[in-house]
Amino acid sequence: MKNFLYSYTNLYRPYIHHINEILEPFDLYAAQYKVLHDIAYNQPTTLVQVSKRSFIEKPTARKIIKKLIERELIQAVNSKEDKREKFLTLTEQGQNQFDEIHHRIGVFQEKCLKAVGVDEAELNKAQEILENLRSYLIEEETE
Amino acid sequence: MKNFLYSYTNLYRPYIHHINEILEPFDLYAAQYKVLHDIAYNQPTTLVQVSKRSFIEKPTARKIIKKLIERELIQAVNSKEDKREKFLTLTEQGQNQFDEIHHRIGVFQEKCLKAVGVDEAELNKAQEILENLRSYLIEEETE
DNA sequence: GAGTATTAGTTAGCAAAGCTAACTATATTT
DNA sequence: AAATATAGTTAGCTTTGCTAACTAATACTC
Repeated sequence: MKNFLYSYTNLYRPYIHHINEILEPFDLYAAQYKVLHDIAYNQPTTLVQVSKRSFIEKPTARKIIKKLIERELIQAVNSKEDKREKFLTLTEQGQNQFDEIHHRIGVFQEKCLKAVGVDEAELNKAQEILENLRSYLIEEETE
Repeated sequence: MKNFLYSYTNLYRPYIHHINEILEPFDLYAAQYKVLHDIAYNQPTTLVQVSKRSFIEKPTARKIIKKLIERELIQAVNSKEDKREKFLTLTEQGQNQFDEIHHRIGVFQEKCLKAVGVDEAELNKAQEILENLRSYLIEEETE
């Protein structure tokens, strides 16, 4: 009972494997879905904002965003105030696909948590730890 | 307070970012360290075993193992009983480097957990949830 | 014991996801 | 007006991942 972060990383690959199975019929990868999720919950938003929230560099964000635009899941419209910016939003198709995937992942999560038989309060506490760790690591970064 | 797996993935990139900073002076990447860690705790072991535990495919495992051998952090010796197998162990240098990195990551973890101010019992419980989730996802796979 | 199936490791080839460095074009600050 | 900062882009690279298909050795089956 010592290495929390080891247990944390050790879950990652099996988890991603299952997520990719869910995403496969939608022809999406985990990182692409992550960005789609970010835009869905923060629209209208911009490339730089996505990049910061997702903790990926701008060129990486761009590649993924470009692919999502090609797939017509999101769209980019030029800002009027600041001509450098482009606002990203989900297309109707993008919103529908996102809703469907989001639902399936929700079902998957429920199945997992039920199988593992985790107590509601403990789960919330665990989630809180993960969120606090993220906040700490992010503020560390911008110091 | 609902989406546990979202909070889980949302921590991943900031976490990896910090880990890569720790690994940089050792000229290692996160995935390489993960495999080194796996071998350190399971030596002597084989490529296929690493592949299964790490939940990566054999060619991926091979690439990483190859690099670790080139760096002289691990070594491979042919098995006597089963001529197909090669047993992987850490070299002396590999063990030293691993110990040093492992220690630094331990310090980093302590710093994070202290900053976040998490209760010992709650942390253990959270870790248990992560471990149980992994077990569940893995047995799901081999059904 | 011959023939078949499985397993360990390898190779080739591909794509996604990440990075840094350096650029353009706007905004902002001094 | 000039200097600085910011949004987005481009080029080019590496790592990490995959599948398909192979060889050689072992294990299974009849």
